[in-house]
Amino acid sequence: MTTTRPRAPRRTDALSKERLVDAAIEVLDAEGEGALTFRALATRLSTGSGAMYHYVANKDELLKAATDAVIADVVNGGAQPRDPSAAIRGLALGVFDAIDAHPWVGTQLTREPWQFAIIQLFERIGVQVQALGVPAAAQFDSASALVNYVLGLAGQYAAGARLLARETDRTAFLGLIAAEWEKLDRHDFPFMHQMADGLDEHDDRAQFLAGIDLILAGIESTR
Amino acid sequence: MTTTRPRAPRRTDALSKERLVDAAIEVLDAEGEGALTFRALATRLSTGSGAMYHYVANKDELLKAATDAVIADVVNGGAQPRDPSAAIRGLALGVFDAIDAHPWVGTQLTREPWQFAIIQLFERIGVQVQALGVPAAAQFDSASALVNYVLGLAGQYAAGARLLARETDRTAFLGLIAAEWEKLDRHDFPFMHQMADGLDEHDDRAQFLAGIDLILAGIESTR
DNA sequence: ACCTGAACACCGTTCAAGT
DNA sequence: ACCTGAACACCGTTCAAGT
Repeated sequence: MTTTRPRAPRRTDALSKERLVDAAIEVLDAEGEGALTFRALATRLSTGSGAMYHYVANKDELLKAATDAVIADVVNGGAQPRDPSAAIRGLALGVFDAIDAHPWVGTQLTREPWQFAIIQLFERIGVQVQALGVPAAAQFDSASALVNYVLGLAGQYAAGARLLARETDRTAFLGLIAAEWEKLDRHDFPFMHQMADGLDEHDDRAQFLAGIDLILAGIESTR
Repeated sequence: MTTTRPRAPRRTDALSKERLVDAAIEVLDAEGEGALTFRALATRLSTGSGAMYHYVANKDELLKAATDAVIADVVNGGAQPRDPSAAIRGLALGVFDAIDAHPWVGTQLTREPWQFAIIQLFERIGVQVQALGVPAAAQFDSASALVNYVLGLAGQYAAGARLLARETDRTAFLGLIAAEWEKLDRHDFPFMHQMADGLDEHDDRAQFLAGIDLILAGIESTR
């Protein structure tokens, strides 16, 4: 026997792709990637789960749009320093901080090559590489090295952020990591053992920037 | 009414974690990440879908074990050149080629920070960074820069490989990418427009190596 | 045109029942 | 102890039926 429930009353404010993306970002930030389902979004927006398909083709498109929005803010917002090296550092840190605030962005950036978010970042970094005076033949490789380093570290950082409970602090997390490295066989993993010692005063953001500076130094040295 | 089917006869050869991992790698390589389900694996191994849980806690553990196995081959196999720079290039290319052969590894490496596969790679690169004569205080940052660059580009490359049909060649794919860059607004994306021109003779592997050399040059310059 | 929500075709995971 | 496979609690996506 099927009990017929009365239909929910229809909302008055219209849906739109932008409203969907905003709601998706809120869910992703507040409850993580696992919590973003079309059913959850439908409840939040007081609509049916099928309604979203009028505005996005599927979940992937929704996630891509959300990622584009976050990266567009990074790339367009904030001061653009005159010095190209400073501008590159600023862009890189902008992405790092965005992923710190929205760890799911780190996941998305590695899901599809040459998605719009990455093109936006590549463009801005490329222009600064040109301003640095890098010869034309080396510009693509230089920009690629910077972008891919950013994506790599941002991805790892995001993966860490996803593991952490919202309020667990990073210091405790580093302690756990160091303890694991100590447990590795000393003979097979001498380097990790040595690095475990200093890990308590490790700063992800500073290390991220150190890598950028290393690549910038490499770019300068071959100029 | 429920029709009772006779039970399937029991297999004679025992299951094991290793057999599960081997079968998982075969499915992932041949049919992609979407095809790896416990049901598919059960059929392939002529067992019930619940049997696997005697050997792995869940799907995540299975994927991690598969990734560890592939990276262990890279890190332990192959000649280890005496020259540290050459050894680092060799390790990096090993990861690149492994991801070319097993694109799903690229996905897995970005899913959890400090997973064993990454520790294995970090250790080998770290030892070579020490052999390079990098001062102790800079060793962690230098190895981190190299590893994260590898993960970043490998991740992008893997994402591309996943998009491509098995037999579609990369040249055609690059043509599609170039066409998309041409369509971008010339005023907003001057760099991408310029890069689109040379994209037809682009070599992912060569660009990957160019980035490694850039970071190595940066490391040398600050020594 | 836009929305609703049941229905469909999947998943990962659990667990009672078999051997 | 190990295995089997139905059952459970989910998903993304579709689509007939409503307004």
